[in-house]
Order: sequence, then C-alpha cells, then structure tokens
Amino acid sequence: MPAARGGRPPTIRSVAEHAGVSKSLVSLVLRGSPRVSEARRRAVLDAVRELGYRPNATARHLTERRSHTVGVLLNDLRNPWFVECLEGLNSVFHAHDLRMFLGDGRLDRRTDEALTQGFLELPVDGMVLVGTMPESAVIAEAAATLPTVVASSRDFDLPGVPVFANDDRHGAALAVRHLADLGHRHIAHLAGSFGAVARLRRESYEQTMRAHGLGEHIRVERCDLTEEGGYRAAVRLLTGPRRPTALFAVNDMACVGALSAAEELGIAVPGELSLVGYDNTYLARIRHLSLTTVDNASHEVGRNAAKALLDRIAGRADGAGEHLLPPELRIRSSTAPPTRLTTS
Amino acid sequence: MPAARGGRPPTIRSVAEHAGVSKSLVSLVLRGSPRVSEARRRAVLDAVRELGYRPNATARHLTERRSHTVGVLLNDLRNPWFVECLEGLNSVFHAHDLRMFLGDGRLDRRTDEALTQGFLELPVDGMVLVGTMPESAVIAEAAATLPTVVASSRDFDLPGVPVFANDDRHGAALAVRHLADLGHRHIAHLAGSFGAVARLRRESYEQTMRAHGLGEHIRVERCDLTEEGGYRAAVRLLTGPRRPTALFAVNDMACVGALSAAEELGIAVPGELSLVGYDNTYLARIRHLSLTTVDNASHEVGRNAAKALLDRIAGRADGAGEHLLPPELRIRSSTAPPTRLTTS
DNA sequence: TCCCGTCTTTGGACCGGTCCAATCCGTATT
DNA sequence: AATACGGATTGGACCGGTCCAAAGACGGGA
Repeated sequence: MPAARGGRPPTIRSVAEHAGVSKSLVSLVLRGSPRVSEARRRAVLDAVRELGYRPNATARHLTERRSHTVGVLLNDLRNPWFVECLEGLNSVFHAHDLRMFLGDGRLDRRTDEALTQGFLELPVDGMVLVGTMPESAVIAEAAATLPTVVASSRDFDLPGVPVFANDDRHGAALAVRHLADLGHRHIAHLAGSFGAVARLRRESYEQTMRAHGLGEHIRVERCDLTEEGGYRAAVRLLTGPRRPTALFAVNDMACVGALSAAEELGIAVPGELSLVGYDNTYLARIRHLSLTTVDNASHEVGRNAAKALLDRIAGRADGAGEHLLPPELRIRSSTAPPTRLTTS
Repeated sequence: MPAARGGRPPTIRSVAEHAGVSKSLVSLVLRGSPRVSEARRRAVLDAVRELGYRPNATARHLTERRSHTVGVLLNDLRNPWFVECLEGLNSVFHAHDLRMFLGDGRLDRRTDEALTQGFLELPVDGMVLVGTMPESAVIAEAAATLPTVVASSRDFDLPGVPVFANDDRHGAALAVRHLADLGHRHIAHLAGSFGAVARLRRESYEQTMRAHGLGEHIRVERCDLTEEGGYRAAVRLLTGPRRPTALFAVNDMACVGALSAAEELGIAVPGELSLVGYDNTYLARIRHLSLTTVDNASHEVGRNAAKALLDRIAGRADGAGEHLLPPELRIRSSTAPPTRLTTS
C-alpha cells in the first residue's frame, strides 16, 4: 500500500521506525551493503514493501553532490539526425545510469542561455552541446565550470573541450567527387547560411571542384537548412542561366527542397539533374525520395561524445581537440551521369 | 570570478559571510522580498557577483518538495508529430517555470517502466503520457500517485486522469468522406496493428464506408506505423485482385510508404491512386510528397494537456474524461477523383 | 570469568537551501 | 522617560537522504 492519501510519502526514517532499525541501516540495505545481517535486511525490505517506500532522488543528489543528469543542448529536434545522435548519446549514458536533460533551444522558447543557466543551477554532472549553435558567453562559462563535450558541431573552440563530429570536409569531397566521377561539370552547391559545419562543407566543395579542374563552374547558393530554404535556393539556381546538372546540398532537408523544385520545374531527377544531400537521415532513405547522401555517422558521433563526457565527469580530462569520424557516401536514386556530356 | 578551481562552489552561507549578513537575509534578497533595506540588498548582490554564486536547484527542490519538473513519457521521437506535441506542452510549461524531463521509451532502452520509476523517485511534479503505449502496472501506479494527464493517446483509462487528443473517429470520417465525395468506391485502409488510436481510426473507416453505402468495399490491411510498414502493406493491396483506387493510411509515415509502393509499381498518384494520411506532419507538407492528410492538432492538444496538468499540480483536479479537439482535413496533391468511374 | 577482535548497528553531522518564530532597533505615542 | 509598534534581521529546525566515527554484540582464547 503506497503513501496514505494526502499524507507525506514515506521516508527512510519511516521505514527505519517501521522495521525497528536505524535509518543508517536502511540506507545500507538499500545500497546493497554486504555487511548487514540477513534478518535485518529482510525486516527492512519488508518495511519498504509495506510502506511503498521510494527513495527520493533529489535528496540523494544533494548529499552526493551529483545529479546523475547530463544536460544536452541542441537546437532543433525537428531535424531528424538529432534524434539519431541522441540515441547514440543515450545508449552510453543509460549504461552508466545517467539521465539526459534535453534542452531544445528552438523547442524551448528559452534561449540557449537560459537553458545553460538551468544546467549550471541544477547542477548537471556534465553538458553536451549538439549541433550548430551560436557561441555565447554563458555557454563558454558553463563549459569552463562543467565537464563539457561538443557533438556534431564545429563552431566551438572552448579550451579543453573536445569536439566529436564527422569529417565534413571529407564528406563534402566524397559528394562532389561522386558527381564529378559521374561526368558532371556544372555542379552547384546549396550552402547553409551560417555555422562552421556549413562553412566547411562549402569550402570543401569549392576545393574539390578546383581539384577536379572545375573551378570555373563553382556556384554557391545560400539557403537555410529547411526544406523551404532548399526549395527556394534550388528554384533560383534552376531557373537562372547555365543551369547546373548536379546539386550538392548542405543537408538532406535542403536536398528534399531541391527535389521538389526540380519536380515543379519539370526537371527529371536524376535524368536531368543529380542531387546529393548530407546526413543520411530517414528522409533520404524514404523510397519515394531515395536521395544519394553522405552518412555523417551521427549515432557513432553521439556514442563517442558520451564516452568522452563520462571520462571527464570521472576526472580524466584527456583528449581535447577534434575527433573526426569518416563519413560515407550512400548512393541511391538521385544521382546519375548527366544526360549528354556534349551539352554540358 | 567563479568558484576557485577545485574548491567547492559558493553557497548561500559563503555569500552571507562575505556580505556580513545572515544566510536568511541572503535568501530573502534572492527571492526578491520587499522588506529588505536597500543597503543590505546591495551588499548581498555585490557578494553574489563577486563570488559568482549560483543557487543550487537541487537543494531548493528538496525543501520546496517540488522539482519544478514534469516527466514526459513518449515512445518514438522519430515520429515527427511528437515534436509538434512537445512544443505545445513546452509553450505552456515554460511559461510556468517547469522543465520537461523527456523519457523516450524507444530512444531510451530503458522500458517505459524504468522511466516511470525514475519519475516517481525524482520525484517529478507531474507526468504526461504522450502517444500510444502499452498499459502497465507501474504507469498506473504512478498515475495514482502523481498528477497525470494523457495526450494524444486513447489507450489509458486511468481513474481521474484526463485524456487530451484529437477526435480520431471524426478525423478518419473526414478522410473517408473526402475520398468518397471524390467518387472513390474501392477505398482501402492501412491500419495500425495496435493501440486504441489505430483501432478508432479503423472502426471509423469501416463505419463511414458503410454510411456511404460502401460496406462491401471495406478492406483493411494491417501495418506498423513506419514507412517500411506502409510500403509493404500497400504492395500487398496494390498487387492483389480488385485493386483499390484510394487508400486511407493510419498515419503519414505509412502513407509515404504507400506512395513509394505506388511509384515502384508504376501506379500514378493521384491519377490512378489517391492517398490520405493522418497527422499532418511536415512529411505531408514536403512539396515532393504533398499528402492530403488529417491535421490532428497536436500542438493544441499539447497545450491543453499541459494546462490541465498545471491545474492538477495546483490541486484543481477537475475535468477528468476525454477532451477531444476537432481534426481538420488538409487537401493536397495526393487525392483526386478516380480516373474513370466506369472501371471501378 | 575477563579481554579482545570482528562484524553489525547506530547517532549525528552534513549537503544547500526555505521558512518561521523570535529578536532587534528606531520612532511615534502617551 | 517609559511603552508600544512595525519593519528589518537572525537563529535554528527542517527537507530526505549519505557517510563516518564510535558504540554494541558476539564468539574465542587466556
């Protein structure tokens, strides 16, 4: 029978009284100490069951000076790869009895700063910064106070804070090379409008184009990272002069937008236009979209970041700097050789 | 300057000492009491700044016997409408200084039960159950102990726990009626394989079919709620005898799967096959998919559920029972009249 | 029978806050 | 000058746990 209606829930002292022992002994039993007599152990466990006792985590956190919680700061749960990355984080944290406190800078109307403030006050045992987000003094201060790691973002350069991500330069190079190898020359890029990840992908696009002797065909159109943004940017590119035969988009969402634009303009994909996205989200895997894309290994990035955070929480603060995982190209149905090489 | 490296962070007592007042006064200042002299207030605030003091939320929660946190139990963050619903919840909770603790039964490999256990132990101030999930004794017990509301699920019948959802019967009727009005007669249904929501939608499909004199054309194919599931179920329906001219899917994900199946089988949508989904997720809004679907008002459902939970936390436990919001049909490009009425 | 060592059990300080009854102090009233 | 009063300030109990030094119990050896 649980706590009497209205009355306060049972505490460790009620259990002790009910079992006829001291609260210290109850604590020992509950934490599985080996040096408790069988008789007492049973008496305590019986009392726990009879009273419906549940330990109060808040109180435990106070004395342990640990909340067994890590704060995860991200900025848009709608973007599917976040979920992938979270699963990676969670698989590790869960195995170590740590909860995740999600703060979505967008879901939450609180700014990232307010969320970070909350992490500091709880306080959480550690913090993970996931994905592109603006730097801020509060975040920097939190990172100096709390064990912190960065996942899937290249925006931060915080002292002693390790960064886990996929190698965006390499990934973008894979995408462009794939298109070039297919015979494309007019390869344009839908670039993200802010954040280091977008910048790296764009730079690598340009560099790879040049490496393939396609420097003169470099063409960058900015967009935000949504379907809508990709759509609009693609319309601009596809209705202008010297229409590209291939498009490398900064992420899958934008790539889907480009796909929509092509369809609307009556341009066949991949017949007349090849598309490559980035992230290998489930969007790209949907058969009806079936985008060639770059797998950014977000799950594994999440796992690695989580492991590193555990190390830091335990006081092993080694391995700052960048830890890049190799991305992989996933070829699906949105890319093909250009229709007629002669026309390009 | 924040806490000395390695040393413990400042507490309310350090601040008191530094400011030359009692800790009680510091507490008063920090909570904005009006009856503190200006001189003392300033002294305290100066000390706070100088020491870089941050109140410890864990300690406050212990004495207040509130964690200012609500537990949100859901089961698949990958399904986009969850995010929508979460935003609704959050918009209300945030305005009342409540954090959300997300427990994703799937993201988390812990079962729902372990998560619920965690909610009870923290303890959270209240609990929201979002979406279809299996009933369980632990959840029922938690719901009896904590202020609880259900959002977007019809599976629970817990005493005194209000349910907020869209009217699934009505929504399914809207979908079927739309197809029937377009002239379709062979309207099949991709049904979810478990959960009360799936059952309601299926029952309403059948009922509406009969109401339109189409009882003999009722055809239900089970699938899970993923793209893959929808794809497979649609393939079965579309390759069998008496191919339907329209499909009403239990949700958008399954509907996208059906779209893929149609494409693969060379069946034009909406020319030869009309499709209607459910949820109006951003998937349906993607131009290249552009699914006709039923808007389940998840944001508003979330808001209402959150408001009700606030009431319960405050001790006003009125309004148990179901609170259904009217869904709305969103007509896009996946539905059209059947090509030739004579062939149907 | 007494002493000692080992294993079990206990009391009480502590974590960092909130809150309330009691005290302090300056001023107005008689 | 003594009394009363009201606002400012304080000490200490309390929230529900953990942890540690010390006390208690018990059995074996002298």
